Amino acid sequence: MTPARTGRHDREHIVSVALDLLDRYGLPDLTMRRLATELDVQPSALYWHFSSKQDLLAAVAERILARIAPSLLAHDGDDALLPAARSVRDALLAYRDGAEVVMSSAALRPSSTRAHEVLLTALRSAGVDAPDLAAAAVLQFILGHASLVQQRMHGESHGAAATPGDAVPDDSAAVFEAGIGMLSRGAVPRSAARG
Amino acid sequence: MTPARTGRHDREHIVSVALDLLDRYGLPDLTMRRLATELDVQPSALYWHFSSKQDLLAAVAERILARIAPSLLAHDGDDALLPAARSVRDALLAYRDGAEVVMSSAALRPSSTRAHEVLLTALRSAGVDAPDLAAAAVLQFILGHASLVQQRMHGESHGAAATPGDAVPDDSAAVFEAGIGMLSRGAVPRSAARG
DNA sequence: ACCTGAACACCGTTCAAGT
DNA sequence: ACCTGAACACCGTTCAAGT
Repeated sequence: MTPARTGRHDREHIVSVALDLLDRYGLPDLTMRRLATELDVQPSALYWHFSSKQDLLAAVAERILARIAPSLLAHDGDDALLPAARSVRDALLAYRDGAEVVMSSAALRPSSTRAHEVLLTALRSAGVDAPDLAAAAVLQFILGHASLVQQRMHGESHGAAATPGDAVPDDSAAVFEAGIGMLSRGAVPRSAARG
Repeated sequence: MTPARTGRHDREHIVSVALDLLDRYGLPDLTMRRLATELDVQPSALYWHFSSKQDLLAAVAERILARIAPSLLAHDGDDALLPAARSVRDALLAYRDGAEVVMSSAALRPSSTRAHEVLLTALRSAGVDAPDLAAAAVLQFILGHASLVQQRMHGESHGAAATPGDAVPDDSAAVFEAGIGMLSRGAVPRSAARG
């Protein structure tokens, strides 16, 4: 099985190669032409499988979010949010420029649904009021956080260190914990919502 | 004054035209070549004023953030964060794709300093513990929020409405208020930090 | 059904040369 | 100091035509 060298490329396989290219070279270098070259195919061949680059990137985004731990329902109670939030963040950070890819196709919805759901479930089990609004807010924080973390990596790689020798201390993990902590504690409990 | 048709273009003027182009056509259509055409100049001329497109976009980002109300110190006390956060959000949303531009050059720091400062001041005056971490977290939420709001606009403009007739209800303002509310309430007061 | 070949209308950037 | 002209090495996308 797995025909090694035939010209067979379905969407799944193309997305895998795209994800590998993304992780190795970054989003700016994930071009349809490079992807085609990697697949030993003409660029135009990709347009039989995907209607556009946007379409391809949406599929890549979906795959990135597939890493989210499917069920964190084990955790029940007040601190259910933190592991769910970490799971989403880790998925975004697992591949280079992952957050940017997800964000750029997040408007088209279905991709980000997975992330929203796990956060929603956690917030519901914590018994917060208006969990839909809260989940959306938490997701926006995580996306903003992960995007900035990965953008900072760009600056460091080909970046001129402004003050050589003293790199900016990486407090990103602390900022993440602080943010999720604030959001978690600040969520209004259902009992306090109307009473 | 203001020599109308001479070839004089300083950085300030170029940034103004770039910002106008951004707002009218969006980030993907803000190209060095279009900008040069708008300035009645060859594309290569831009590289005398800016070392790269990244450099140009950093200057555009700085201008976008210059809209932030310079001093919101009037508000003192517990609810100082909300007006500061709104001011940052409004600056990001004032121009098309503003959040994405700021985010893409946020790693290079100085641009985002302005936003960080106004949030930091608000959090300090509210007497929260570890205001630096908290300000960073709030800024990341606002950037994620604004980016998604503007990304959603792309989808709507040239987007096929999945279920025609029932557009997604715009609850973005409610999500923003919910997020800032959670972050604000969840911030640990200085008195409670160690005692 | 799946891909090639060739074209169209673009990009960012560099660099010698002009004034 | 500030800009032109020309080139280099690329892009995403379309579409007739092949198999």
